[in-house]
Amino acid sequence: MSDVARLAGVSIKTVSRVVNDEPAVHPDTAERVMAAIEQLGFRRNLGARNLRRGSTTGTIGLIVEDVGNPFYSELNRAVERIATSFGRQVLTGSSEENSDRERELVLEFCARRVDGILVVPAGLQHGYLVPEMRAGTPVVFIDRPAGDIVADTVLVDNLGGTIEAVTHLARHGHRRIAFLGDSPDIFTAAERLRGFREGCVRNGISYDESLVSMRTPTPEYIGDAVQRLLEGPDAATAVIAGNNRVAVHLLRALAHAERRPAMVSFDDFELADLLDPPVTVVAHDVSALGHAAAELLFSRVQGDQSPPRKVVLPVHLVARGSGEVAP
Amino acid sequence: MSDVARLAGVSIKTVSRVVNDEPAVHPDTAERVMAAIEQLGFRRNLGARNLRRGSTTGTIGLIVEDVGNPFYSELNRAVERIATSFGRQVLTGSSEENSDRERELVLEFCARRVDGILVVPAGLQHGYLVPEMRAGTPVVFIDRPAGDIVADTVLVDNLGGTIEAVTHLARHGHRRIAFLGDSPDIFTAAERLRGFREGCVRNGISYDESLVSMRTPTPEYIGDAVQRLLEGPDAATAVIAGNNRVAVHLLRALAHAERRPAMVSFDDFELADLLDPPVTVVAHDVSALGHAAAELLFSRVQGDQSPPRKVVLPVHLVARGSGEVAP
DNA sequence: GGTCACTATGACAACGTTGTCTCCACCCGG
DNA sequence: CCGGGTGGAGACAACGTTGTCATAGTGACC
Repeated sequence: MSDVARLAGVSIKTVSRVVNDEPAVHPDTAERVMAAIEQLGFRRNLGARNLRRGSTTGTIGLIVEDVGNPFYSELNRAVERIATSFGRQVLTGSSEENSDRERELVLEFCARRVDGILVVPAGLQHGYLVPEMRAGTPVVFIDRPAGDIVADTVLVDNLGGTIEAVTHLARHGHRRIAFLGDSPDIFTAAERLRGFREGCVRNGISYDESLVSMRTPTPEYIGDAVQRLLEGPDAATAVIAGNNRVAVHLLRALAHAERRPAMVSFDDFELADLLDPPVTVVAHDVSALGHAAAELLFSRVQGDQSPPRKVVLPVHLVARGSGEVAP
Repeated sequence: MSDVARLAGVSIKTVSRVVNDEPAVHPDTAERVMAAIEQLGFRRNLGARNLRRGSTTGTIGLIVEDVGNPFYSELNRAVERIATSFGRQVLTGSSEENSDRERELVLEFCARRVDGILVVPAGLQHGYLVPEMRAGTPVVFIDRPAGDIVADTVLVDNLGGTIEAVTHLARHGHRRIAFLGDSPDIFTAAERLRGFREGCVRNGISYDESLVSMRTPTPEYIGDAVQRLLEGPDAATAVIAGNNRVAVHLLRALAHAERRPAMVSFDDFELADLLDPPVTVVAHDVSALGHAAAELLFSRVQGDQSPPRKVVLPVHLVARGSGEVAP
């Protein structure tokens, strides 16, 4: 900036005035300054500006499990859209379902003085966030609640959705329904399992633990589970996939199976409607999730001090075929 | 920081020493300072630190068409992985295939003094980048080259891949092959069309313009194209989808068609192997694309001044079924 | 006991901006 | 001709850090 000032023959303050469109600069002076800026390729340093003005940095942080997972990338997109409408930019990070990494990312974002943080938490302990939140960094939890603090949270109706899935299958005659979930440490996985139990109860199906498998989904694990649960005289006739990752692995494992069970997936995914049979899913609006969370975050950024809110978004079953086959 | 200093009864410089793990601080003093930091929830302001040290900000910018598109989110993930290994964080933005938005994002990233920028360019004019690059912000173009400047670029072999697709279909007896591409303003779309022509020539197929359609893919446009190209006496017996978006819309349009043409998609996509028939694709390693681009960027960040490089990554045809049906 | 090396600490300036205050020149009305 | 208002511009401090240099204290050695 001082280079620009020297070249234009003015003080740096005048350059500052020009780049900030402040009035009270003579048009001729402004033009000289602009020319100097152009010539030198000057670009104002936003970091210094924010420091001096004590203003916000114009950034928010978003932490998900994996930005490459279509579910989270859709979330990312929705968040970005709102952030842009508020003139903010988005720092993203993948926690890889690792609570240490989550913590590291959050604290680094705080050190960068982001205006707020959206997080799909990996861990269950969020005490480390208390000083940051007290210091004025709003945090909104997405898809899973905070572990041991009260904070703004936006969830989907995991319980209701899974109950609906069980009911749907029961209505089509299934009594032996398997549930393949993710690691029970994950809130949504545990909650959906709870919904599965509750669904069994409500439909007069005896809950059979041997039909349940809860692990981080890998092709191997899902393949084994399929073998175990879907073969033999007492095999399950239907299966619920606890999330989109499980569903994809499950579909691959079932591709060459002789008998295909009825299937419902929690989470919709691209091309589910084009498979054979098309996959019945419990769908929820991921964009709406990101949208709601980001809107909530920005209301906090703008000073909303009301008590922490908990928003639960609805889900709905989309019957496409795979869930409507008879036992 | 001065609050911490006051509470611990030391100077701010000593606090600085403690948070930077500098030696020559008495253990007792350090402990007092740490306690004060803990009590006040102090977190060092990275912006101020970077300003003072004149060091890099520890961030890079990534601009793609749409962070929600699985193709770009996989790229995002690969970039993030490299960035993390270099201790950097990633600012992301979606250009929405709009060159003004691209420019806006780039310039804002520059104002934030990112250490480097990775961009899938939307526009064809990048003169605006010259001052920024001269000022020391390295830029690497991904998937598409820069419009009117020379710069580091990482591409995939669009030409070769499409030639291979045509050859594959020709080898299975197809002579009337349709090509459904994206808008010809997009480099990859134009290049793949060029590959299509070249592939026709090499396989002794007369290039028939009426079998080509180049537009931004929407369900309507693809549906119309399917009607036009795949029906009637002179219909195409095979079709090449110019990218993953086109492929998805095409599959949906074909789902209820009576005669299904042979099909090859440029770009692999999730579940392509589970469709009926499984979709033959020209696959390329999106992670490798992000990886190579990020590695190149960081070599520039670390001072590599060699002439701009152009990297072209190989593609390979994955025969799964849809491309092997006879006319 | 004086010099020396070394440890632990602080004062101060500077990074690139911008807010505040001040200053000067000019114009207007009386 | 003077007082007051206004438009245009600069000097200076401050944002929260850290690099540089200075200083005071402590042993150790000859």
